[in-house]
Amino acid sequence: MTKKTALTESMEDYLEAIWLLERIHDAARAKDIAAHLGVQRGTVTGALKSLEEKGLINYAPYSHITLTPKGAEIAGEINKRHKVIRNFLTEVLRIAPETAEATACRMEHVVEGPVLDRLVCFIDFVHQCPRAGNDLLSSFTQYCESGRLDWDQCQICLDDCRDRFHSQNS
Amino acid sequence: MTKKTALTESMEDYLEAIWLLERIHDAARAKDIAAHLGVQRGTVTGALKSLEEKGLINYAPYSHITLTPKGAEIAGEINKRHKVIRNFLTEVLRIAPETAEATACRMEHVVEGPVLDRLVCFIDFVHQCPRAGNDLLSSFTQYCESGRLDWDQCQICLDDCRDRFHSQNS
DNA sequence: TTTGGAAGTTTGGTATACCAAACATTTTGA
DNA sequence: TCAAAATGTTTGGTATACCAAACTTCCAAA
Repeated sequence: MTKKTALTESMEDYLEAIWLLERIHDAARAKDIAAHLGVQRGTVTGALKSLEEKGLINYAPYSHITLTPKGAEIAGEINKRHKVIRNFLTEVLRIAPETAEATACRMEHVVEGPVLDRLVCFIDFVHQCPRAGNDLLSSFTQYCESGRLDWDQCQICLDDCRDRFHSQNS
Repeated sequence: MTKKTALTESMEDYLEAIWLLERIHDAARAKDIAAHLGVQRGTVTGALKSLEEKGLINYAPYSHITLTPKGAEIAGEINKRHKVIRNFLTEVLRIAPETAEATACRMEHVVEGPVLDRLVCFIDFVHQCPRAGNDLLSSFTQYCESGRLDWDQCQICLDDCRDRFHSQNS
């Protein structure tokens, strides 16, 4: 089996950046990686050497930078984590896109395995369950703003929800 | 205003450990901090000096270790983040306690501000909204296990939910 | 074709965060 | 009370991750 030496958060960031840049051009460029991560060009060179030694990127000085299959697999997973977390933050918690994006960049290094799976499941469930859905999330948004539930509104909300379900299944 | 030099994750861990240990004994001990964080005793000494310089702990070589008011405030906030995240993971996502605890230890450094507030709000909402509640979360657990919604079950679930609400408010 | 600027690399330096092992102090029990 | 054990500190070393600035290579326009 392949070595399971966990990557540092920093190395995950480099991998993800290369993955994203590869999707725009054919190969990533050190300058763009530096710009994307907000570090100096020299710092990138060091990181690339390290990733190359780990067999995650194809790299030699002055060469094009591409991901190896192994690197692409890991980068894809990181990107998946990023997307799932961002979706949860925007779609469920209804956080502003920029805040969600910034938080996802940090959470993606920390949320994985069974917790990530549950998050995926939760997002799906909220979208599919007739007791949940967008109108429940709208109620949540209202609750956040007012700090309390409007009991009369709950009455309407519950009836709406049931009626919609019954008419869908008649 | 007080300096807002963000603490590193490592320093946050030390502060939190001292906070927890202070609650058990009157003061934290280097040995216990080391054990709690899984580092060598010598490493702790260095960290304590750093926290002392930042005015977050009362510390001199061989002295007792206590938090300053400023340190206690920050440590309390870190602990709050930890608890909120753990509660979300166990109560909403219904993750196993050990997994939730481990994940919370990592997420607490990353989830703060508006995102944390929303999480608090979401947990409250799920517990209070009559369309949500524990039985919705039980449905979620079932959904996770089976991978799909049982439409007949949804019928019952919706009716139960409405009936319970109406009888509560009659 | 050659040359100047862009891109990439190297070098020397900083800061954090850790360890192992030697050393110092404090505490405790005989 | 006074050593041994426990606890705390120091020292020297490693690894990561960054920067600034000098330097090298590459490429595209004159």
